[in-house]
Amino acid sequence: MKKTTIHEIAKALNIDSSTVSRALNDSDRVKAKTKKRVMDKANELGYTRNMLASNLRRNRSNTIGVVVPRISRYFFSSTIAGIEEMAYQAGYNVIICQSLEEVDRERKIISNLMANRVDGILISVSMETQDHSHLTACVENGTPLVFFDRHVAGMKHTGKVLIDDVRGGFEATEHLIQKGCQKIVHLTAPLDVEIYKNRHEGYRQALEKYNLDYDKNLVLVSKLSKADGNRLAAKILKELDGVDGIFSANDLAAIGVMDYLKSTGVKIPEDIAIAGFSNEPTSAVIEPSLTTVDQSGEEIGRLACNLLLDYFENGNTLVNDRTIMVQPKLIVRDSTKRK
Amino acid sequence: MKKTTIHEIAKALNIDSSTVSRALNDSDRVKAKTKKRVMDKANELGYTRNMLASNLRRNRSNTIGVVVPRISRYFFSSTIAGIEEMAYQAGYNVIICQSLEEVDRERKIISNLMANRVDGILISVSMETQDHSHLTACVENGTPLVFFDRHVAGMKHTGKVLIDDVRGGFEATEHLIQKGCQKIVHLTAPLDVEIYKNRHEGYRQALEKYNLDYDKNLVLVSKLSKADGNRLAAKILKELDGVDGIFSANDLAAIGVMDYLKSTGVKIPEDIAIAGFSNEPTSAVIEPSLTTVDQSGEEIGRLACNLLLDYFENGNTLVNDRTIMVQPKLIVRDSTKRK
DNA sequence: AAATTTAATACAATCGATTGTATTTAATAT
DNA sequence: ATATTAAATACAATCGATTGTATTAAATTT
Repeated sequence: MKKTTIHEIAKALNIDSSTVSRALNDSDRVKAKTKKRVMDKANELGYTRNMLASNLRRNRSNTIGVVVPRISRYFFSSTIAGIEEMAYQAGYNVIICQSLEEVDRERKIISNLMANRVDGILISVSMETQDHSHLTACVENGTPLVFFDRHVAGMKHTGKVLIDDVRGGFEATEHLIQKGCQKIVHLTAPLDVEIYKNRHEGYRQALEKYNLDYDKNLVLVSKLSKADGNRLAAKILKELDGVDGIFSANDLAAIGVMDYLKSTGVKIPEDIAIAGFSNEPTSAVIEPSLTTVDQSGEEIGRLACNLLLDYFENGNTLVNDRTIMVQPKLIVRDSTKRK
Repeated sequence: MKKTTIHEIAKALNIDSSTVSRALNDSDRVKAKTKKRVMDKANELGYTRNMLASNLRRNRSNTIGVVVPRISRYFFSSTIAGIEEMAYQAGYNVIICQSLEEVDRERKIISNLMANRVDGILISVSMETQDHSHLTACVENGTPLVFFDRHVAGMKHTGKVLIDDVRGGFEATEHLIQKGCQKIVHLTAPLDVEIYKNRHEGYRQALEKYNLDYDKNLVLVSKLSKADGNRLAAKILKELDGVDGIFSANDLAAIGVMDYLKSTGVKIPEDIAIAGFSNEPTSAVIEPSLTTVDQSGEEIGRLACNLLLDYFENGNTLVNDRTIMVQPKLIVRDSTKRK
C-alpha cells in the first residue's frame, strides 16, 4: 500500500517539498496561507509523516527502550505504566523488552535497542547480570542509560532511581523485632544483586541495633519464587528451631511460606510473624494480609523516565551520576499484628 | 556521538558500500573471504546497523504496535508478555501503548503507530470506543490489525483472538445454578462492549436452560472497579431481596463485593455464592478464594502475535477475517463451594 | 523610482542502508 | 589462446523527510 509523501503534496500544489516539510512543521519561514494549503492537501491525500525518514534525517528515534526482567510481574508492569505515561506526554514511544532474567537475552536486547537508535534506555537488570560489558558499551556509545530498582553499583555516567532498600529492610526487620520476634529468618536472592544485598544489609543493621545475633544459617538464598517459599518454609520447620519471624525479600516467597505454614497449622502471626517486600496486590488480599514494604512502581517509572527526559533537554545531569532515592514505606498488616 | 556506517567500513577496506551491505546481510553475491574481512572490520570499528536507515529503505519497521487499555492490569501485562515473547523470537520489536480507556488517546496512539510505520497492530480496544473510524482508517491504509479480547464486531479484514465469553458466562452462571442459586445478580460493564455483551448473553442462556426468569433489575451496569463492587454490594443488600448468587463480569468487582459482604457478616458462599471472570492472581488468594473463569493472557498474546506474524509471511489470512476462539476454563474455588 | 531589507520559496545535499544494473575479474569451454 | 559463462564487485538511484544556502518576490526605506 503506497503512502502519500511530502513530494506528492508538493507536486499537487506546484511548490517545493522543502516548503511542504516546513509548512507541516509550522516553520515561520512559510506564510500562513501556504501552510493552510499544505495542511488541507495533506488531509485530502491522507498524509501521515513517515517517522522512519524523519528520524533518520534528524538522527534520533523519538523512542525510549525499556528493559525489565519480566513484564507480567506487577512491580514491573506498574513501572512500565508510569514510564509510558511520562513518555507519552513528552511525545516519545516506548519499546518494551523482557530479559526473562537471562543475561544473554539482555545483551541481545541492548544491542537491538542500540541498532534501533533509541534515544535512551531504562533498565532494571536481570538477576544473572554480572558482566556489564554490554551496558558500559552502551554508555560509551553515547546512549544514555538510567537504571531503576535493580542497578549496577558504581557504573559511571548513568542515572539511577533506586529504592532505599537498606532502609526498607531495616524497617521491616525492626518492626518484626518490635513485635517480639527474636529469631528472624531472612529469605533472599543471590547477594550480588544490589537490591538484595541492601535489603539484607538493612536486616543486619536492625539485628545489630537491637543486639540480636546475626546468624548466617538464618539467611536462606533462593530465587524467591512461590515454590521456593514453600520449600524453605518446610526447611525452616524441620531444620531450624524456634524461628518466630520471617523477613522475605519479596512478597512472592513470603506468600509461598504462608501457604505452607497455614497448611501445617502454624499460626501467623502468633507463632511466626511474616513481613515481605514489594507490596504486591495479592498481599493485601491474602489471609492474614501480609505486612510488606511498598515501593510504588508507577512513581519509580515516572521518576526514571523524567530523569531521562530531563537529560534529553538539558544534557548534563546523567554525567553527574544522578541518583534519585525513593523512600519505601512499611505497610503493617495482619501477618505481624501481635499486641 | 558519531556512529560507524557501512561507508566507513567500505572506505577502510577500499571496497564499495554496497558490497559491505551485502556482506553484512550474508548475501551470496559476496565471497566468503570478503565477508570475513567486512565482519572483522565491522567489529573493529564497533559497527551496529542503523535500523532507521535500513527500515526506511526496506519500507518496513520490524516493529509491532500493541495497544491495551492499561498495562498494569494483570491480564494485559500477561498478554503483553506473550506478545513480546513471540515477537522477540521472530525478530520484531514491540511498541507498547496504553489507551487508559480513552478513545481520544487511542486515536492519537493509532495515528502515531501508523506514522512510525509499524508492520502491524495488536489492539484490545478501550471501553469508550464506539466510533471506529481510526481503526478502519488503519486497515484501509494497509496496516494489518489484530484484535484480542476486546474487539469490534463485524470489522472486515482484521484478525481476532477472542475468548468465548458466551461460554464463559454460561459456565459460570450454570455452575452457580447447580450450586443451588435461584436469584443471581449479574455485574457487568456497558453492554455495547462486545465481551460484556457476550458474558451477559452466556448468563442469559444459562438462566434460560434452567428455566429461571431473566430479570433485568438483576443486571447491574458499572465500570466494574473494586469501588463499584463495594457500592453495588450495598445496593444488592438494601434494594434487592433474596439474592443468593452473583456473577461478576470481572474479578475486581467481585472482590469489591466480597469485601463488602464479609464486612457486613454475609456468609460466602452459604448466603451468597460468587463467581468472577478473568482469574486475577488475587482471586486465588483472597478468602474465600474466588471461583472464576480463566483466560490465559499469555496464550492469547502468543496467538494474536502469531496471527500477525503468519500474515506477514503468508499474507492472505487476515483478509479472510480469521478468528481464533480461545476456550475459557471455569476454575471452581471456595466462593461457590456449597455441597 | 531605485536601493535596501525582509519575507517566502526553491535548490540541492544529506541521513545510512538497500538493490537493480553495469562492469570487471575469474573460471570454464571451445 | 580465444570465446563464453559465471562470480564478484562497483556504480548509482532510491527510501522520505530535513535543512543550509541560494534565489525570487514583496515590502520598506531613501
